[in-house]
Amino acid sequence: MKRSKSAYHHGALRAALLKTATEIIAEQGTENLTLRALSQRVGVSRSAPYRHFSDKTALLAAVAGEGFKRLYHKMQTAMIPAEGDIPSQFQKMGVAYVQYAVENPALFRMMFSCESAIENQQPSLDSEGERVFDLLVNTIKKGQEQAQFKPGEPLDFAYVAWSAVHGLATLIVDAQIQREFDLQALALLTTQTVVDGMQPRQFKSVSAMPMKPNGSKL
Amino acid sequence: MKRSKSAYHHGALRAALLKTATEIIAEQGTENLTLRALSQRVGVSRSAPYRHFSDKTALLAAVAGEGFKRLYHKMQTAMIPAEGDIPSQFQKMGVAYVQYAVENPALFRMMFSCESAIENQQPSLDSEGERVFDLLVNTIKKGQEQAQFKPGEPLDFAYVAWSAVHGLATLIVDAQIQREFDLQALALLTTQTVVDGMQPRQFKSVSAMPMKPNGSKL
DNA sequence: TGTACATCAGTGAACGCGCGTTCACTGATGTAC
DNA sequence: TGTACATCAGTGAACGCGCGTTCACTGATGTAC
Repeated sequence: MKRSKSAYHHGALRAALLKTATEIIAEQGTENLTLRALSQRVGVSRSAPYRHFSDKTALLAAVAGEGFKRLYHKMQTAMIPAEGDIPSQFQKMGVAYVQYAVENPALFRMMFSCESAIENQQPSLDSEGERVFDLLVNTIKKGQEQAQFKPGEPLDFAYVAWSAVHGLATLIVDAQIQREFDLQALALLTTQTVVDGMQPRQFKSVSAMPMKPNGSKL
Repeated sequence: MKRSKSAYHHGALRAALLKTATEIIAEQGTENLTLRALSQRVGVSRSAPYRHFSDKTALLAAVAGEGFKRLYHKMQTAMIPAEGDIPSQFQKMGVAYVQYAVENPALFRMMFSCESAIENQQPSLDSEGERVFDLLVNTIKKGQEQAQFKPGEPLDFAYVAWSAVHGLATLIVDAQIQREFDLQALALLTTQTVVDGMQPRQFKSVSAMPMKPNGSKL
């Protein structure tokens, strides 16, 4: 931020590496991200990243951590302003989850494939992911207190709901569901179906949601 | 099968490569499968596989194709003997899907991460995967004809149901859901919730399924 | 305010490895006559 | 039944590449006095 020339000291190399790595992942996929290309794009020598990350895995873990933070923020932002009942807040969060995956497919894939290999050395990554999950659990608890969700272990229902949106996101990201499909409507139907399945009888919405195969993308 | 010594001609090298590749993937993950190690384990020279597969990608595609065939078979086997109504057949298929992933985690992951990169050169892979999906669609159609599922586009509901079981499978395989959890019960709750969400009001089961955190694995 | 020095964040050349793949070859098989 | 020959399925040595990482170094920064 200070000087621009004589940039022997970059000043914010760590942040620049994370940002550029995220870009390359978005453009070319995680499997095509190399430290060499990353360094070059940032305009720094091959070995400079090692001042900030012990190895490539550590860098990827940091990128994934950022990804979880942004996912959490997106979900919370989507939920908070939702006037109305808990179930519709719940649905908004789910749709936001799918949206995030659609907007950041390669990053989303990396965040979850990476973690198993990384979580040991980067326990903070775990907690970033857990914040997202806790959001689900707490919303379910609230819904149960207000009798808008049927009773049962909140943790279990949270896994069910997570499975539904995570599955949809994964299928889209892995090109099993074509992007020409009306993903917005599909995300709504998915979350609606789960919410229906979680509601006590008297609240259940009966009408099937109509969908058109073409239409707005997420 | 004929002679055992003087094995200059292996006789069934293609099949042996597929089988051993599947083993190595299960043991060490797809990212650690090398053609060299594969050849060595089969007891054949480095270049022998190129008599049967144009390159490594083609071999992986063939392995994935076998994986989809076995998945299809497992789901069909689980469904057919199910006495009772369509929804419970539907649920059995879903549980079988999750079970398959739990039993073949690395293969399952590869089958879906691989496909987007491969489907062009291996259109048969696509159709193997489609058979699984068609099984879902057809079961939903049958259920709707018997008024056990509510009306709506079967394709859409199939995506919803697929998302739920695929998500659960993926989360388990990526170690987001610990294997100590009662996966059997979780798979049942997940499929049950989706079925509930798809049923017209009068069929909906109301009681939440009780779960214990320890218990039978899948 | 000026100087000495420890510390920090970069450089750039090189190492070493593992991998997919190619190529000229050779041994076995099956078929025509 | 025996022989000639095309074809097929293997061999093994080597190529070439890209990558993560290391190491001795050097330029800049900030602090003690």
